[in-house]
Amino acid sequence: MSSLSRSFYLRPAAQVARELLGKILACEGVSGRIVETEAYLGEDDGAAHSARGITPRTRVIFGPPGYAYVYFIYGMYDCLNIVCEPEGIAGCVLIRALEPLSGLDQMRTRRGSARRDEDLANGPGKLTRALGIKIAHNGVDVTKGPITIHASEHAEQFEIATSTRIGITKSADLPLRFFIKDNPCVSRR
DNA sequence: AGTTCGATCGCCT
DNA sequence: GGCGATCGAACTG
Repeated sequence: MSSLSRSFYLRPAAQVARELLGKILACEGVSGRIVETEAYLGEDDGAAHSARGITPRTRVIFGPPGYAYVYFIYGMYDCLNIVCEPEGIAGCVLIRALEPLSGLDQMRTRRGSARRDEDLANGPGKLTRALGIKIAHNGVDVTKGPITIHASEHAEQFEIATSTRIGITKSADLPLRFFIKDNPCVSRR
């Protein structure tokens, strides 16, 4: 069970976003299958945090691929992205939803009140909370750890659906959201 | 230094 | 479907 190599991420964000579907995301023994992603581009994408250049917050997005970009949003939630493209070029993939695989007890504890398995990580703020991912993980190398991504042990067949991205106002018409069709852990239809 | 607003979520009606 | 929570980053002046 080896992590995806850095070259996997050294490609356009939209392509990486599609191919991350079905992969396994893990952190400290808690893991889930990626069922929903969004690509954020470097240019011509007003919705991307990197759209207005390098700042203290966005510097990781302009760095080498295969690193985590974690940001704090709405005063409450952390969101996880994986940096793509070569160093110097912005681009990343937001992980939006997971199908819980292991450590469900810990996920449920972290998420609070008892709830259905499908609701433990079916959103970008929920999955970071379920896995214990916080702003302190900003900049970590996901080809190493503690956050890792690897291929599923079994070949899986699934259909990929595409839509516009959720919760943005700029560049809202770009079809850069990808999800596994009919999966119950996707955040929205 | 003050203001605005956001790649969200859960609770309310 | 609507809204409040909660706070830092980025922008304005």
